[in-house]
Amino acid sequence: MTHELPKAYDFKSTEQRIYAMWEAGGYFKPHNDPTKPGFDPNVEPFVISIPPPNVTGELHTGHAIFVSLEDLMIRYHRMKGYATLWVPGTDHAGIATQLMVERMLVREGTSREQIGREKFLERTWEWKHKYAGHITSQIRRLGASCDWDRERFTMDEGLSRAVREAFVRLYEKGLIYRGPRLINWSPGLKTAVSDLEVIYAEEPGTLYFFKYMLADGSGDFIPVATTRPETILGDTAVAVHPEDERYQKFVGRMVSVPMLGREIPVIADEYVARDFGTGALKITPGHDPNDYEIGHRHGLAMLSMLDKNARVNENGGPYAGLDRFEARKKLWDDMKAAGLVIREEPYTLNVPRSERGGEIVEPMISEQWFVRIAPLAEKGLMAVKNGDIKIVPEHFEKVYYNWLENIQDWCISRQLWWGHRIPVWYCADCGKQTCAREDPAACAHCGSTRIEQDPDVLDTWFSSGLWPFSTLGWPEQTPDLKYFYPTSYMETGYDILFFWVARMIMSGLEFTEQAPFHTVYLHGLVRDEHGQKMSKTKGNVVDPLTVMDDFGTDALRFTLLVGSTPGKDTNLSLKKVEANRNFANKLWNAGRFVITNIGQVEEKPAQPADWTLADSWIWARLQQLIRDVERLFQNFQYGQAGQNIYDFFWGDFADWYLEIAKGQMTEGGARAYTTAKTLARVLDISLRLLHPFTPFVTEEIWGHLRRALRESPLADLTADWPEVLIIARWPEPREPEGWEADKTADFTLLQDAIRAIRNLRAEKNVPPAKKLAATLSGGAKTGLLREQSAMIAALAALDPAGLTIVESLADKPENSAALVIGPVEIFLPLAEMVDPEAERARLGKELADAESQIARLEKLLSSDFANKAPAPVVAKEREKLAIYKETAEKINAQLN
RNA sequence: GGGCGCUUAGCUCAGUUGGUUAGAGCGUCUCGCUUACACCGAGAAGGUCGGGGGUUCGAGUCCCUCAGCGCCCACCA
Repeated sequence: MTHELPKAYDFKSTEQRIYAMWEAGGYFKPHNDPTKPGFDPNVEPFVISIPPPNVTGELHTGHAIFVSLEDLMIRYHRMKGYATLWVPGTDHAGIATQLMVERMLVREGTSREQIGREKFLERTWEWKHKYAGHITSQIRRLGASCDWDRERFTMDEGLSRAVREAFVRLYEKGLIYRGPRLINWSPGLKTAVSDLEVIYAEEPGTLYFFKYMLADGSGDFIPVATTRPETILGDTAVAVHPEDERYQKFVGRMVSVPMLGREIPVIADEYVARDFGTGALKITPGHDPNDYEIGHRHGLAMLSMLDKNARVNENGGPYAGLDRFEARKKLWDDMKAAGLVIREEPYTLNVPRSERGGEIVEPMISEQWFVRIAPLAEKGLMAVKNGDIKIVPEHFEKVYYNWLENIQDWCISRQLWWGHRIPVWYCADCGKQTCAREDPAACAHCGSTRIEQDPDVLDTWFSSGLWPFSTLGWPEQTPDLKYFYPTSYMETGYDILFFWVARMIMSGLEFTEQAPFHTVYLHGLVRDEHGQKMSKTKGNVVDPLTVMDDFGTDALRFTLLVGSTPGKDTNLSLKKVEANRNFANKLWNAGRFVITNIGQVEEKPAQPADWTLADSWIWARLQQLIRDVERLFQNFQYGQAGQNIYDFFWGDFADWYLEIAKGQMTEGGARAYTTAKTLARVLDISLRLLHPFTPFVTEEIWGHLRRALRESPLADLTADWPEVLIIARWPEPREPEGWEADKTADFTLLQDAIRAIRNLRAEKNVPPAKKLAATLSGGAKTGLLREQSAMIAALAALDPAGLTIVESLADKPENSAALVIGPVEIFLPLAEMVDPEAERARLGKELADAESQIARLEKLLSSDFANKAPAPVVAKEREKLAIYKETAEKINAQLN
């Protein structure tokens, strides 16, 4: 019986069903599992840790691309027989999640402060439980073949223990310290943020010039420029360049802080640029990173003039209580009135803003926890330099080096509530710190029970940095950790190379003494179809869920995977997705065709038919494809591999072989049997190759194919097939065999001939339904033409009965249009349509083309090329020359 | 200021050990409902591969240089 399949591929009814089938079948789990009986430690594992999405996040194109890529890597290795594990999970995303819950509270008319820490955390956990399944179900929809039984969350019990362990170890090694330092303070979020979380943006602003009056009442002054006048309130010096003649006389004298009257020294420091501004620099060590350095060099006071809300504090005298921007205006106005202002100039500033909150970040001195990063960075640097870790594409290695070579200590404390609390307790009696793996009951130093835990939590990236091993059970030496760690690839976006990848490498080396993965694959950003960054304000955001609704998951995945290169941004256009939806449909219909034909095979013949030229050709092409795909996969060129498969399937298999197979099937018997077998085998392998790209449609067709074969005389073809494609064996490449080149060359010649006939027909407007008679003169290829005459006739719409094939012609047929393809001459009797003059002109043009090619090749072959180029390259050119010569000769004969 | 990337057909992009007539999808034009598919088929038009120089028998591909665009890092008040 034949299977009745719908005319168009219906992804809607397929995807969910297939995914459920995979998951229920346990195919996402490693086939060799250290937690199960029968485990074989010698089977090689392949492991990816998912970049954990924010637990309450919403699917965006960034997720879509990483899931597509990682699922491709995972499916490929699974089919290759590795014990393949993709560990899923989510990140608690400290600031992002806390902000969302705070917003919810505001809507409820309350606030984080009002309900208190304990209640707030309760509410946040509730929120987490409510939304956590949301993002993971969206990830599933993309086809992600993760082992969901191993799903982890950065704040679950095990991972929290890992965080605690990591902190304590660093603390005990003296690699963690606490102290007042100049950090980036986000007044909106009321927390410190790391350097990486600050974004600089060019914005129009003002450069303010004013007078720093000498304190001696002489009326003399130093002109100074600043972009942030309010920080005058925190000035503790004025600096000039030591060799600046204008100001040397002031060095060592005192000047008076405007409106406050505080006296501060004039110092000399080479940091000051003589040619910028006035050449004199006000020094605010409490609110500027460079001034902080200078302050340290000169032993200046570190004065803070802002509080946590970025309001002026008691050090601001009359300005205390004002917001920083109000203070700026008021102070400047007052200075103007006092005659201290020189002028204002428009000036483009680089404004530091909080990546999350968006408000202007203030450098402030604050007590924070830091990781002494230098020793960790050194190891991280080495791991890539010595090749333990390879970064793809390679040029990101330089970026990585540059960052690690200039890295600053990492501020890991955040003044948030949602996160891993810092495991340090302060003693009210002896004042010392207790850092412990388990919550202590008493001070480790004096035994006092009057201890209190540090209120801060850790930077989210601290826990993410442990992800590849914490998710496998570390610090416990679990079977998973022993077998699956280190992981294999780390696939993620280049935008988090520093945030995440570098920190995972450093943490992995520090805590497990191994690189956490051997390969880092970085993908680019997904942009809109014109290469613009997607943003809500621009309104060009593409929602992957909508795209999947409209075109199917496979179409989205294929689009993201094909036509992109490692590390390069990808433009996502719906046109492309649509085209790939069409490709899925092409697969579907080719599959239908094959399945229908399998159904027409009545019995297994005693003697199978020999392969036709087309059979040989498609098989040779397929083998070449397998080789190419393997090579491209090894080089991480997934996009090119996908393109090659697409071209093969559509261009070779569907457009040519399927059309030829129609004819072969009608011959019935052994011919039909062999043809159906070839159709099935090529389809099978194509689906296997394509499965990592478009898992749903391939699985669905493959299932139908397998069933159809099993119910047919071709059942033995499926003898070693598993029940589902997802675990079918990956096609292994083999060396090309001798016959492949010859068969391919013959077939290509026929393709050229058929195309030439079609072309001429189109030019002359011959209706497709009109079957033309033709005379073919084949020379050395006469045998080939005779053998393939039925195929040629079918594909070129010739009349098989009117087809004459000869080795050579004494006279050119009358009233015919002539085509010459190397040794083959084709005459089409288009009497009424042929204008002899136009025909001569057309042939003349073709002759000229051939002759110019001959001239080009003869020149080439008589140059140094013939001596210096490799023999096969030269041979190829000689062959071309021979064909052109033959063509030219034939055309000449016809023109005379 | 330092570093990196990009510039190929009207649009969006492939093109990785340099091989000699540069590819795809979309768009455009002409035909066609040929028993898998109109989410299709056949055919066509369209590019001096940003400019200049160099290496080489040979350069879209390697080197230098210029221009434009983009990104990252640093942050001269």
